[in-house]
Order: sequence, then structure tokens, then C-alpha cells
Amino acid sequence: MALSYKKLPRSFYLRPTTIVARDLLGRYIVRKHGRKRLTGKIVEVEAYLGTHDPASHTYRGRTNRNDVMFWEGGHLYVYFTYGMHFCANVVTEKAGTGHAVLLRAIEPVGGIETMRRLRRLQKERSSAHLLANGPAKFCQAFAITRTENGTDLLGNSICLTEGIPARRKEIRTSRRIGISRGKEKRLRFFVAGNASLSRRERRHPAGK
DNA sequence: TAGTTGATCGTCT
DNA sequence: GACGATCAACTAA
Repeated sequence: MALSYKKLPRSFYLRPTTIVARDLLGRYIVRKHGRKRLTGKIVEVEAYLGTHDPASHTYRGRTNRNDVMFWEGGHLYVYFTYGMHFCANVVTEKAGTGHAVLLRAIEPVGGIETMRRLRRLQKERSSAHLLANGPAKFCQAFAITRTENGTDLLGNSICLTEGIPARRKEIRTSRRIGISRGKEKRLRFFVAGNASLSRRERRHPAGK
């Protein structure tokens, strides 16, 4: 399939969360930042399944912080963590369900010099595949902060486009990273062998 | 290469 | 008052 910059429609996000998570791999995220346009390919995500998933922010119901996760699919939920980092999620399913997909790693495609500036990295550490290979690094490289919480992904400031969906054979799954509850579920999805993943793949997965 | 640690603060208990 | 969907710098070997 040829690369397409056609915006993904609302209906894309209203489907079951694990379906959306897999289908996000290979799609492009396009961010308008001042006069610059930053683009990247989604290569790693995690699904968070609403009020029944103990690892989800919405597990204990609706609060001021997680409110956006209960909006209609196709919005961006951004939260602040560890006192210094932001992470971004794509809200999925219909309003009120509290589901979302965490964007864990992006392969930079366009606007790489701007991303380097935003990440404030020295030349030695500025290899493109290190710019957004983690949820907080991605937010920094794409200038996503508290201000972007609640952004409609069908608008112009941040949107997702068709890109080139990953083939089924390229997609791998694993447990989610950095959580303590609900860790047994395999809800992390990533593109096999991609250089911009947040973790190196194990040579012999051994059932993990 | 693997493992440990400090930074730093909003949110919920 | 504890902890977290993290990261970078550091240590040891």
C-alpha cells in the first residue's frame, strides 16, 4: 500500500481498542509546531482497556485528571508523570468508556532537526532513532505537553494519517512496560525489528 | 552490557 | 505522604 497523508476518520478510533492499537502501527502522526511540521511513523503502542483494566488510569473511575480518556475516540489524552515527563494516548471507542492507546515510540520522518532542538541532545546522542523511542521522549520531540491534552485528532494541530499500515506478519506483542498491576496481559504491540522501539527485542523471546 | 539511582511534582489516599 | 504508563547519567565488570 502506498504512503498516504489522508487523515484517519473518526470511525477509525471508535472500534475496539486492541484493534485500533494494532492498526495504529505504521500510521503517521503529523504535528504542526509553529511554522514547522513534525512527522513520524508509529512503531510501538500499548492498549489500556478502561474501567476494567487495573493498569488503566480510568480503573477507579472518572477524575479531573483522566477526564479526556472518557471522551469520544479520536482525542489526545496527555498526562504528566514522574514529576517531569509527559505521555500521550489516543482515546478510543465511544464516549464514556475510558479506553486509550499509549503512543510509546515513533520513528522520526520529517522535521528531525526541530525534534533535535526540542530534545536538546548533543550531536553524539542525536541519532534519529533515539529521538522518540519512548513515550516521554516522543512527547518532548513533538512538543506535546499539558496544553495538548484534549486535542481533537481530526483537527489541524495534531492528526494521524493513513501512512502505511504494518503488515500482520510484522506485528509482535508483549506485556506492557513499567506497570505493576495487570502486567500479565499482552497489550503492547510493536513493529518487529524497527530501530526506533523503546526496548531492544529479545533474540529468543522464550514465550515472553 | 546490565543494573542502579537521582531528578521532581501532580494526583489520589 | 507515597508513588508513578520515565529518562539519562552513572557504576561495575
